[in-house]
Amino acid sequence: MDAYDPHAIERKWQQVWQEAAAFETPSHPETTDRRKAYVLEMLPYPSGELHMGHVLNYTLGDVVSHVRRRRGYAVLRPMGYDAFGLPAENAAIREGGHPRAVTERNIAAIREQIKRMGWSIDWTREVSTAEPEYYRWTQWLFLKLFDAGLAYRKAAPVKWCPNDQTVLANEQVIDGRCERCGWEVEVRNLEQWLFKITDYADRLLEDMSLLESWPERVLTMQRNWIGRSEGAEVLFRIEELDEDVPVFTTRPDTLFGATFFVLAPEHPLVERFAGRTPELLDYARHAAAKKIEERASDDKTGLFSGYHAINPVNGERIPIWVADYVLMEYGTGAIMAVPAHDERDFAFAKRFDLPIVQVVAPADGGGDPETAYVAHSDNEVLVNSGEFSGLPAPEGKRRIVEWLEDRGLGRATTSYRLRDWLLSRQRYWGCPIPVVHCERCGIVPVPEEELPVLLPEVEDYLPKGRSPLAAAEDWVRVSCPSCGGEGRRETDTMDTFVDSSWYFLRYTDPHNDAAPFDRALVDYWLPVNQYIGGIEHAILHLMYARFFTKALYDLGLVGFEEPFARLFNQGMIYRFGAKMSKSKGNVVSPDELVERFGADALRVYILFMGPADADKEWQETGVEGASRFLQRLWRVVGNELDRTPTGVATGTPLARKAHATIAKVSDDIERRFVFNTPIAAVMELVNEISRSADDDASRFAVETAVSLIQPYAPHIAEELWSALGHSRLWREPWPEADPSQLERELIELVVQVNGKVRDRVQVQAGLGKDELVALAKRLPKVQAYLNGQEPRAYVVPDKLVNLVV
RNA sequence: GCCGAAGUGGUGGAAUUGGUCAGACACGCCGGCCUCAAAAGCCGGUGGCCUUCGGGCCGUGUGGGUUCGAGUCCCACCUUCGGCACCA
Repeated sequence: MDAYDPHAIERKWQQVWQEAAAFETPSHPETTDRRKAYVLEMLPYPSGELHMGHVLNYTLGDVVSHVRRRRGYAVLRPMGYDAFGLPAENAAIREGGHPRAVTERNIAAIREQIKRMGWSIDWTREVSTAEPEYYRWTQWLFLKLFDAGLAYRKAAPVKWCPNDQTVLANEQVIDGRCERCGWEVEVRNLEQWLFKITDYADRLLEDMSLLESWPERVLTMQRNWIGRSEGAEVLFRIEELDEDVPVFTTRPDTLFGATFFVLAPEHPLVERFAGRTPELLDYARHAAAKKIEERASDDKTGLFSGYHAINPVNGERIPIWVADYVLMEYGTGAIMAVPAHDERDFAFAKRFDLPIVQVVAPADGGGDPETAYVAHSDNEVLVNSGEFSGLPAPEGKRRIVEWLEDRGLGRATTSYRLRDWLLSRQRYWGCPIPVVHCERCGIVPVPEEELPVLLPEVEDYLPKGRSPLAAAEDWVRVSCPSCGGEGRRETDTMDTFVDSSWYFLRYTDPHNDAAPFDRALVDYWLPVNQYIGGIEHAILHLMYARFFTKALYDLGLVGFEEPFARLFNQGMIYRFGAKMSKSKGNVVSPDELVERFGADALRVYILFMGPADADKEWQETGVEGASRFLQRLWRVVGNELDRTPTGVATGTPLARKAHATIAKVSDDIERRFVFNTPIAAVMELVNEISRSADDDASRFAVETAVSLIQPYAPHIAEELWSALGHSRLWREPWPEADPSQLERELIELVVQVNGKVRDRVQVQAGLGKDELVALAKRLPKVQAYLNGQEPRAYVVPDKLVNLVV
C-alpha cells in the first residue's frame, strides 16, 4: 500500500460524497417507518473564518450524524449562515467594504473550510439569513406577530450603545456593557419595536419540563433571567395628592414593618412632589443619569419628599423618600421599605436615621432588630403585627394578602425580571422591518404580496445614531398601503437574533417560495433531536428561539411548543490559559492544521482532547499525535492486506477485544454522549492488533477498527474500507457487538483481605458466592493474612472477594 | 452576597451503578533498535518515597465522616471558572 496521503484521499472522498449525494435527505423520507434524527449545530456568523470552536462544534455533530445514519435513521443535517447583523457589519466597516460584499466573501471562505473538513452536510438546504429568499419570510413572520399583538412599538427608556450607535436588547447588555463591543451602555428614551416575550414568561419556565435533555446550568440561567417572583401588590395612599401608589413585595408578611416608602428617581410622581420640595427634581435628574455601576454601589443616596404615605395595614403615616436604590424597571418603581428585614432598606434606614421595627422572629425566639435579619419565612412567626402576630410567617403572608384583597388594598401578584425583547436596531445590515408609517393610518404593515421589503442600497451605511436606511429617501417615501396617501417606511432593521429565531424551521423546507415552511414538514422534523452550540447563547438565542416557537405554535403555524429536545454545549478551547482570540494572538488556524496533517487528524484530535462539554487547553502536539494514530491504523490495514483472511470473527482474544470495542464505542456515543473515550478505545484495539499478528480474527478486528473510526475520520476510513474490498462505509450499518463475545469464560478474581488486594486468580466465570469465597480462602497468600480466623466475606460476582477479619 | 460547575502524574485526560493494587488512551520526557547522521518508525520505561529488587508504604484540593471497601456518597473549608446581583 502507498503511504498515507491525507490530502489526496480527502479530496477524493469529498468528491465521491458529493457525486453520490451521500448526505442529502429528502424532506419527506420515503420510508415512513424510518426513524428521523434532526441533528443541528448553531449556524456560524460569517464575520470571519471558522475557528477551533466551530471545528469542535461541527465535528461533534458530524459524529452524531454519521452514527445515526448508519443506525438507519433519516438524518437531517443542514448548514447555513447567520449573515445579517452587527458582527458582519462591523467586520465590513473595519475592512472598508460593503457589508454584503464582505459577508459574501466570508461565506465563500467558510463554505470552503466546511467542505475541507468533510462534514456530512446536506448542501441542498444551505441558507443565508441575509438573502431576500430568506428574509422575506422573516418579515412575513414579523407581521404575523405584529397582527397578533406580539410585536409593538413604544417609547421607553432603552439601552443605547454609543459605539455601535444602536439600541440593544436587555439580553445584550452584560455588566452594563455592550455584548458586542464592550462599551458602556447608556439609557435613552426612544420609540422602539419590541416583541412581547413577557407574555410567555410562565410558559418559558413551565415548558422546561417538555425538554428531553438540556444542561441544568442553561435552564438555571434562563430561570434567573426570567426572574419570576411571587408576592403581592399593595396600595399605599398619599392623601396630600389623592393618589394610591402600588408597590410590589415578595414579603407581604412584613407589611407591619414598613417604616418608610421609597420611589425610584424616574417615578412619575416625583414631579408632583416638586412643589413642596423643589430640590427633588435636581436630585432625581442626577440620580437617573448615573451610570449603572455607580447606582449599584453601596452608598445609597436619597432625599425626603416632604410627603407621607399611609401603611394600609396599620394606618401609620410613613415618610416618602426618593432614592436611587429603587429601580423604575422592576416591580412598580416604588417600594415599601422594611428595614428590619431587608438589607438594602436597613442600610438606608441606618444612613438616614429612620425607624426600624422587627415584625418577624424565629419561632424559637431571637432575631436582632439592630441587624437586617433577613427573614426566610419557613420557621418563623410574625411579631408586632397586630391581629396577625403569632402566626407562622407563610400563613401570615396568606392572611395579610387576603385581608388586603377584602378591602381592595392589594392582591396577590407575580413579578418578572424579564423585559420585552427590544428588536429594532438603528443599523444598516439587517432585515428591514416591513411597515409603513402613515400620518392618517398609523403603523401599516406592508402587504404580504409586496414582501420582501428589500434592503436598499445606500452610499453611507456607517452607524450615525439613526438608521442609515433613513438616507435612502426614494426608498423611504412610499404610498400608504392602506389609504394610498403619503407614507414613510420604517427605517430600523431587526436584531440578528430575529433571523436566527426560526432558521431551524426553514431548513426543513428551504426553497419554499409560498410560505416560510410547510407545516407538515416542520411537524415531521421538529423538534430538533440534538442541538449543539456554545454556552454563550444560553439566554439570548435559546430563549428567543423558544419564544418564537411558542408564538408560532399559538398562531397555528407549527405543531410543537419547544424547538430543541436535547441541547448540548461544547466547551471552550483555551490556549496559553485564555480563550483563543485574535486580540490575544493565541489563535490556532484550522486551515494550517488541515494543511499539515489533514482534516481527519484535526477531527480526531479535537474530540480526543477531552470531554466535549468541558473547557480544555489546546496542546500544540495534539494533532500530530492524532495523525500518528491514523498512520498506525493505515499500517495495520496494510499489514492485514498482506495476509490471507481467515473469516474468523469470534472466539479469539482479538475477536473479543473487537466486540468489546464495538460495545464501548456505541455506548459512549449513543447513551453517554461522550466522544473522547471512543477514540481511546479504538486506539487500544489498533495497538492490540499490532501486537497479535497471528490472531485468526485479525481481519475482523481491522475492519471493526476502520468501521468504528469512520464517524471521526471519514476520509481515511472510507479509503481503508475500499482497500479491504468493500464500498460505501458511510452507508454500512453500524456494527453490533456479539453479546456472547463480551462474556469471558475466565475472569480474574481479585481477592482482598481487609480491603487490601492480596492475590488475584483466574477462575471460571459465573461461579456462586460461596464457591468464590471458598476458593479465595484456600489461596496461600490469603491464608497468610487470615491467621486462621474465620472472615466475613463480601463478594462482587465475577470480580472481587473481600475477606474481613 | 446568591446559584451552578469543577479541582486526579510533567501535560490533556480515564475510571459508566461505591468494588480488580487509581492513572486507560495520548502528549512530553528517558533508554534502546534502525541510520554514516538525522528525521520518521519500532521496542521498552515513566505518580511519589523506601527497597535486601521479593516487595513495602504513601497518593485523586484540605480536614472530618459513612462503609468490609470512597476519586466516586455525606459534612465543613480552600481554590478556580461560569451565571445572576440594590429585582423589593
